Amino acid sequence: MTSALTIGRVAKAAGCTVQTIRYYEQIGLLPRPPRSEGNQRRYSRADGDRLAFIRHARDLGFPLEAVRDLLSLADTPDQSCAAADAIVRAQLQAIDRRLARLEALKRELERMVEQCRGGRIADCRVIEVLSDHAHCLSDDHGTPAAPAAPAAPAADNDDNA
Amino acid sequence: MTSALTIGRVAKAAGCTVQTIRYYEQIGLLPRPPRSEGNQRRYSRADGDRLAFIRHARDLGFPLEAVRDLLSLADTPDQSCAAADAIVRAQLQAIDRRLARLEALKRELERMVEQCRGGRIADCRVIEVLSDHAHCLSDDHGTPAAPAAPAAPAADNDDNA
DNA sequence: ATAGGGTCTACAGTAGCTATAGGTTCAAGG
DNA sequence: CCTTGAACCTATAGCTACTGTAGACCCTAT
Repeated sequence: MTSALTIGRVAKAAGCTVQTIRYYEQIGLLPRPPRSEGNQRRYSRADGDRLAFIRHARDLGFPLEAVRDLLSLADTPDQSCAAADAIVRAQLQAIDRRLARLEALKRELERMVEQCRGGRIADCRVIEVLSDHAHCLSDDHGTPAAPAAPAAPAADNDDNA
Repeated sequence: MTSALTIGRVAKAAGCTVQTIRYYEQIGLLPRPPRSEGNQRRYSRADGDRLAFIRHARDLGFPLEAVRDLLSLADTPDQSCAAADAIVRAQLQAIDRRLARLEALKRELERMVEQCRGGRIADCRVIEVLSDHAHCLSDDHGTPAAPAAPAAPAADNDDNA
């Protein structure tokens, strides 16, 4: 008697689109549900819960691969939860790194707007600072490889978009 | 007598890869440079400066479209710099939004790891919290559309990866 | 002349969806 | 029973900003 939900209903309940659900099915995060006679997906309550779990983890910033791991942990309730704990700690560290970087960017940008007091582009500090990294307070935002500097691996700075 | 630089040299100077430079050329951020007899790109000092400008703006988190605008402003030095100022302020606001969201996520995740005191998955708060959004402190991280809630456009929450 | 490293084009892939085209199904109303 | 319109289906392309690959070619030094 598990009530059969349409994809639109579970999507609305989870706060995502139907395309997203089909996408999750495609990459194996959600199981392929049974279909109606006319080939439409019919979801159980448990499927909806699984989707809610995924969306919640995504909303907390977990990448899909981490969500996948968390799901498989949630599926084996007798195991130690150390692995789950580790995933959350890793996510926390990732967020800390991004926070630190964003804060550095913010300081730099604030300095830029403070220094700009209108006028022509030619006198504009904004453009000038962008033109020459030496104007910057810090190198916390990716430094253009200094001349004669040892090769740096240019680690994890993907805070854009 | 503008010395002609290879793509590898300007890449190293700007702290990016040669592919990135070719990509910028392809999308029109960098002009097509002259070629050697053997069809290899040869860059001027000015090209290198333009690339450095782009990289610096990117390092400060500006999206490529904003970089494009900033470049065209830098190319017209007699105009007012109000437009440049506006771009920077917009970027600052975007960063503030992302900071606020990341901080909310961080609080939530910290609470999760604090509550987890080992043991089995079945008792694990981490999994439990993920399973049920009601455990959360706040709704600052995207709330799964509450049942019978008015349609929310689900604005700008792209802080992942 | 040859060896090696750098460079060329073109294309596929990354994350995590979103959007579109062109068709089918479902449930309600007449 | 038939029609209408919303919801659904598959398949594919697009988004950001690159990165990685294959297979060929160039450039410089010895």
